[in-house]
Amino acid sequence: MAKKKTSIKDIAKSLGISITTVSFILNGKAKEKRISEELTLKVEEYIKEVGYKPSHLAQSLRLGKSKVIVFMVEDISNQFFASIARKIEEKAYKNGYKIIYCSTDNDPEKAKALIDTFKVRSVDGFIITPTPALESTVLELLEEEFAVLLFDRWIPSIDCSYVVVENEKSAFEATSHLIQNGCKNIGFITVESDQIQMIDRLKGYSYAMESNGLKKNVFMLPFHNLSELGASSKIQQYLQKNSELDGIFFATNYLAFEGLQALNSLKKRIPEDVLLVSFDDHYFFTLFQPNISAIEQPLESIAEKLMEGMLMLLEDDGSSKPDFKVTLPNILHIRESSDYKK
Amino acid sequence: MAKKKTSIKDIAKSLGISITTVSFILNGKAKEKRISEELTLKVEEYIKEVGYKPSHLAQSLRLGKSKVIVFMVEDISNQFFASIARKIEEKAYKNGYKIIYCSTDNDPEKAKALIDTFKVRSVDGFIITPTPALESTVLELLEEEFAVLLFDRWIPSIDCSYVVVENEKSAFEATSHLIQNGCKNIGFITVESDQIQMIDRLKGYSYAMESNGLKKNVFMLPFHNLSELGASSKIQQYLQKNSELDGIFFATNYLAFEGLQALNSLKKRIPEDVLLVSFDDHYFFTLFQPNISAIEQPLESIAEKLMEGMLMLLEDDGSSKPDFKVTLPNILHIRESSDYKK
DNA sequence: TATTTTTGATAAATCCTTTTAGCAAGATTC
DNA sequence: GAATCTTGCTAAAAGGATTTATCAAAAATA
Repeated sequence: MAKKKTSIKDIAKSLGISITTVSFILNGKAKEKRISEELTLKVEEYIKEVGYKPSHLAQSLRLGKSKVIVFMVEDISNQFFASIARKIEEKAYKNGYKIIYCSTDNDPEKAKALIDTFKVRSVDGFIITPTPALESTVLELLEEEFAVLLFDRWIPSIDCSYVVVENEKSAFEATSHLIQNGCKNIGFITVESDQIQMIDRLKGYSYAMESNGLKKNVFMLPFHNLSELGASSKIQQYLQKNSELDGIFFATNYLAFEGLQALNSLKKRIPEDVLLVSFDDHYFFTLFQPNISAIEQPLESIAEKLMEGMLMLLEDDGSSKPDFKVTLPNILHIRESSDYKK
Repeated sequence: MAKKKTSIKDIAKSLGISITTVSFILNGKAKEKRISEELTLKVEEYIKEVGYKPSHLAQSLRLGKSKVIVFMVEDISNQFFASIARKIEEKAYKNGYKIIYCSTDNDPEKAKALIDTFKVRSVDGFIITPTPALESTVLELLEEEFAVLLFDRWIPSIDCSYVVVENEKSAFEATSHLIQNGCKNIGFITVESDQIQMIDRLKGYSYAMESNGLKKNVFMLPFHNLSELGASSKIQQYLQKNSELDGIFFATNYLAFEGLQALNSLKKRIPEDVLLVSFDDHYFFTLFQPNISAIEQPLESIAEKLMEGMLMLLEDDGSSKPDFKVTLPNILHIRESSDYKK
């Protein structure tokens, strides 16, 4: 019953003036459009009185801009993505944008279907962690002049804005850290994935090992359903077969968690028996005894750059060729006591 | 340049027929509206050919339904809320709904401002973890006939649908578990908050203690900025002052994490020196050595009920008085070896 | 043959804005 | 006094759909 919203038409009728006038006043164009100050004040007062707010839907339809950004990630419940979600939210709202989220599970079909749905919704922009085989879909978006910003990983084959971190460099540093602390046999535990950030982490590890004349030892777990698969026991088997390992570099924090379980079962001591370092820092690494060294991705900077880039792309008038490519440095947290050497 | 989308008008013009006819066919009303099968097929084929999809914006404007649900929680980066977000997402999308999220930080002003913004956006429904002092705002929403579903906590003073868990009962059970295992001095560590779920947890603890003739010992931390505040050291001080404690019940998992740090600093052994249990289960509790007992909220059921309720409210035609009030049981995971007694 | 029914479609209103083009009255200019 | 400018405001189109009311032609009935 209170459901009927007042529209601009109601305002106009009540005051006995035209819709146009009300609209001009609402949009701050009273001066420019030569509406008398007297009338302007009267209308503004009335609007405040009845608490009128223009329908965003109608505005979007008319203006062709919905002020909605899609945040499409692999899994919104993942701590990393959820944290970014939280941080971009504030910045988006501050600029009048809303965020719709969705998770792809890294499934290209799902991602494509989602993107299709959103095109129809006339969203303005997409922040995407691309799944494999998404080149053509992203290209389509760009051709249709949506604002598109990739993050976490990018697509080398297409010219699209992105915000990523220095995966290779940080992996190199982390591996070097292990080497400097006396590790000779360092295992790299990762997942089978052709995601570029995982490839880069492997590259960084490989380069550090090769530069120091050490033999690489890479263990790859299948990408999907890690926990159901018993990743922990798989890692345990790997560690048993490779008992000479004195250092382990985990490519992601969830792998490290599984690895910690395995190490615990094997009664391996950290750092005495084996030195660890993990990509993706996590609160738990400082809670765990002993603390675990890790590479922290700069969440705040990532979020900041994401919104900065997105706003730039959104405000682009088509005259310039928008380009926003950012690679951010990570922070390596060394958590062994500083004088620890093997 | 590819930006111009085809509209229903374009379709009609291209085929030399009226918009109405196209619309009827699009909405599966061809039969009902006596459009010849021949024409129907022709139109359907053409639509597929040009890949036309109706504008959701225009539909929303016309129909007064946007198919958008707002998911307003305290903090979307919190693992609990992020997990729920992930689970309701699937169910929502399956039913043609999209989800916009936002975080209130439990700040009433922020929550009110957000709700105001969303009203304008003509969203259809709200899933809300209410902040304090939100009664009147929620009431307004109900009066304006939005679908509103509270969760995690509810507002006793107003008649609004909700999905919550059995906080008091589970807290009672967890405390009883500690008592049964020989604890005599059980501390309850919680935050200063008048959120009903926190009050209920305290009630459950209190009731268990009183029923067993034990003396209560409650420690309340300020609600805001727990980590900056050095919650861990505050808890440590509390534990030192109350060295007789042989059991601790943490009201939330983040309190437990801080508590674990404190216990570690004090070199307290678990479960030998002190037995623990925490509300809100977490992956870490099984990773941590020893495993920590905890009360698991049934995420899957919560999400399921949330969407079930939301869809019910959304499809409500106003004839019946919609009412969806669900209280779900939790699962207490005992993780001490089963024969452990103090 | 005249009338009624059925068939197959459509015109136009509506949802709520924004914005272009224009109009009447008063003020200036020559 | 006639022509031009300003001022203050508005009509109407557009944006893309849905839906009610209507209509002409063909078919059925009387």
